[in-house]
Amino acid sequence: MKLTRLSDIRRRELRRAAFEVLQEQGMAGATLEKVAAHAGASKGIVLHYFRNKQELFEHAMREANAGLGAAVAARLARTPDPRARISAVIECNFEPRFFQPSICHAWLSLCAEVPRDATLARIQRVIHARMRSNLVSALRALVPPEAVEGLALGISALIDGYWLRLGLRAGSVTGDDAVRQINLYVDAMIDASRARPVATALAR
Amino acid sequence: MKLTRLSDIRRRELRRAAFEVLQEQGMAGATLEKVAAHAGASKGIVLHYFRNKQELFEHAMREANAGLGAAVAARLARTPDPRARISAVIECNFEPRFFQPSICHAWLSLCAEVPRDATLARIQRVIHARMRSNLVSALRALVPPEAVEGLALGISALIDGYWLRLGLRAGSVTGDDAVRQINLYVDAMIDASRARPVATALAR
Amino acid sequence: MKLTRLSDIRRRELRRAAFEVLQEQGMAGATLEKVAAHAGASKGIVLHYFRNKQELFEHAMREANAGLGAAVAARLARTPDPRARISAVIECNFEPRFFQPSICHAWLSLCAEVPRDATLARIQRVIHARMRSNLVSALRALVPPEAVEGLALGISALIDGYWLRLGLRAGSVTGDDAVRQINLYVDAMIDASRARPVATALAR
Amino acid sequence: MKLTRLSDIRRRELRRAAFEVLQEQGMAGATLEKVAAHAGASKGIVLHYFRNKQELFEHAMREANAGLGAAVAARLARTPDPRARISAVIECNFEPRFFQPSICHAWLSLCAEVPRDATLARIQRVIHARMRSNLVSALRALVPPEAVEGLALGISALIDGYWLRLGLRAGSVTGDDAVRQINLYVDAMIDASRARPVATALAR
DNA sequence: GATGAATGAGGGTTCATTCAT
DNA sequence: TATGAATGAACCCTCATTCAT
Repeated sequence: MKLTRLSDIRRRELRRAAFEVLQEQGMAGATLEKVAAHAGASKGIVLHYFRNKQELFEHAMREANAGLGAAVAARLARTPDPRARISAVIECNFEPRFFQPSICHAWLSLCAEVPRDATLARIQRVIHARMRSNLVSALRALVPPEAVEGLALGISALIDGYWLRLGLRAGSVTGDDAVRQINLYVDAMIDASRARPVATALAR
Repeated sequence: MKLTRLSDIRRRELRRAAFEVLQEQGMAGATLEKVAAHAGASKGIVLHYFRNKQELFEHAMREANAGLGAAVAARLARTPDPRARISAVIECNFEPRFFQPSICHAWLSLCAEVPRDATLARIQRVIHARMRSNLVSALRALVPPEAVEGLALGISALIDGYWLRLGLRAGSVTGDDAVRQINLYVDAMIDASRARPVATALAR
Repeated sequence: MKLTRLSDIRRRELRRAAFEVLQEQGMAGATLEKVAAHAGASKGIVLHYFRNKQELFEHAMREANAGLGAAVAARLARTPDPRARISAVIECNFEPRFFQPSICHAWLSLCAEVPRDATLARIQRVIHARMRSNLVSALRALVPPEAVEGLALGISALIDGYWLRLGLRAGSVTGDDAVRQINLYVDAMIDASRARPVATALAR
Repeated sequence: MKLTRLSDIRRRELRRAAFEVLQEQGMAGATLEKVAAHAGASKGIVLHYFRNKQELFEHAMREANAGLGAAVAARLARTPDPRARISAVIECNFEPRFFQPSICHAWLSLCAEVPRDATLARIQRVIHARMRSNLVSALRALVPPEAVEGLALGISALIDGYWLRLGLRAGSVTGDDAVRQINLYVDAMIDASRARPVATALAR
């Protein structure tokens, strides 16, 4: 962690600037010049630190996700109870510092590039895998094995769905509403799996 | 409906070509030249029918959504039972002809433009409003009033979430899985609202 | 003059529309589409009547000048006195219906094309020749022979200079000021040529 | 004057290239590509130094006029006699290096843009103001106060008129003719104002 | 005669990227 | 390390012009 050489600082500044420009300008509007200006640097320096525009935004995506990932990890580290761990994951995703229209815009812009950027796709895959892993390990203690994967996917899809919603229209969802509704979903599914374990199993 | 003049045909061809190019090239890569070539026309004619690139893709979005909208409407027209209507809406969204990776790509690309394109935002709003309206009217007969809106939003967020998933990674979800999981969600929520009506009410 | 067939009417409408669009849009901005729209016609029809854009604006220049030419001719027809004929020419050029900023704009735009449009150059030459002829014939009776040409050129240059001025800045000159100043010039030159005939001759 | 950095040199080269291309191609024909080629540079670099085409030609106009302005200033600096100062202004405007058909063409093209380019209009206004100022200050010592402004405007209009003439037709005027005729005008007006001071006053 | 569909050339402008300093 | 000059490719868009109807 002592690796904060000058160059590392510069790189981080640029990653952040890239993500911030992305928030308000979209991928097409996020030119290297604007990113440089936003970081208070010259245009040339951006490509001194990143091989090309694509690489810059790949790093920006990692950077942007690192915060959320760290928050989840921190919460989980002090949350042993399975059900509470599910809530922890959900709540982190809707903390005010993450769940903001502009951030959702930027995230959407990056998602839209995924099909044509293998690295971006890989990053996205890692992010999803981590979330799945967190959810699955907790769900195993809460629902029958055959319901675990489906529910884990459902929860993360629902999280993404709310993020998309906020990205499409500021004010259309509040983080609290999202958290509450997703928790209701989780509880209902847990209850259902207990009340009708056979039905659930048959449904698959 | 007799308005299928030559010009209307051309416009539809171009809208579709635009959407198809969008599927594989993304918004930035979907140049007017490629769209024109894909429609077997010259570049000039595209802007003869659409004022600019933006307008073209706005119409492409409407076109792309019209099919899904019509499918939903047709199913609902012959489905009186409330619970079945919910299923109808869900199932339409995951019909094989709609729920395809490339279509999800294009949809994602358009979503990413929404924050910077007021018309696109309006179209998106209308689409969401229609879905909400369909869901809400059916849910009123199934869950307590105070749970209706939240559940309707949850269902559509979940639908969007699965679309996003497929857009991000082909093969990561099947339409059948999505339908099944969303229906489990609906059933669980209906059950929960019956089993613990007070709790649900207090939760709000 | 009975030649006003339908086609002649259309042609005149288009010439005038062309000149009017030229007034506010300049040569680059005066597209065939705008001219057509201004004349309440379709774009195609313009090139049905005029071989190409260039020809249209050549005719527009003729049309625009015809009014001034006719006004001068009419005044001269009833003005026998030489000095009065000079005044007549001057005054016509500054009649309120001709001496207007927008008309001067259009005239300037056409002048700017003269170096690259032989026909326009010829039209301009004819216009200047007619003015010279009118002035010279009157001046012969007022100043020594060797001063005639120079003064005629001076008068028309002065007229053009005031037109240019109005074209460059609306409100910078009034027609009355121009007429008065040019007449002072003419009078002063006539007086001078009488007072110092030799000096004038030597000056050449 | 030590500011001749590399960038300043480039900018000047481009301004000059722009003006030279303008001379033979007119505003519409003076494309950025031609300007770049004429300066031996790439098209991209032009817009690296000037925000857009309009700005380039605004600077070209300033550049083109700077020479004439400097020549006038230099002459005036060593010419105390009022009448001689008038002549100095006139003569500078018709020096062979300035009074050339191609230069008049370019000047005309720029004038034609003035109505639709506020900056160009401002530049033109400054140029005219400077000329007026030079003439007025000298004329105050030569003619009655009430004749000063009108005569100053007349002189500059006459200068512009001859420029226009040369722009419209190469060979139609010589600089010497123009200088002689304008000086005759000035002398005649001075004489007239002495001979008939009252008449002049009344004429206003 | 009249319309507007269709073309294709070309222009201005933007930008990622390279390179010399 | 850092700058910004320079390039060249592309893109959107405009328009004169042609043509089928």
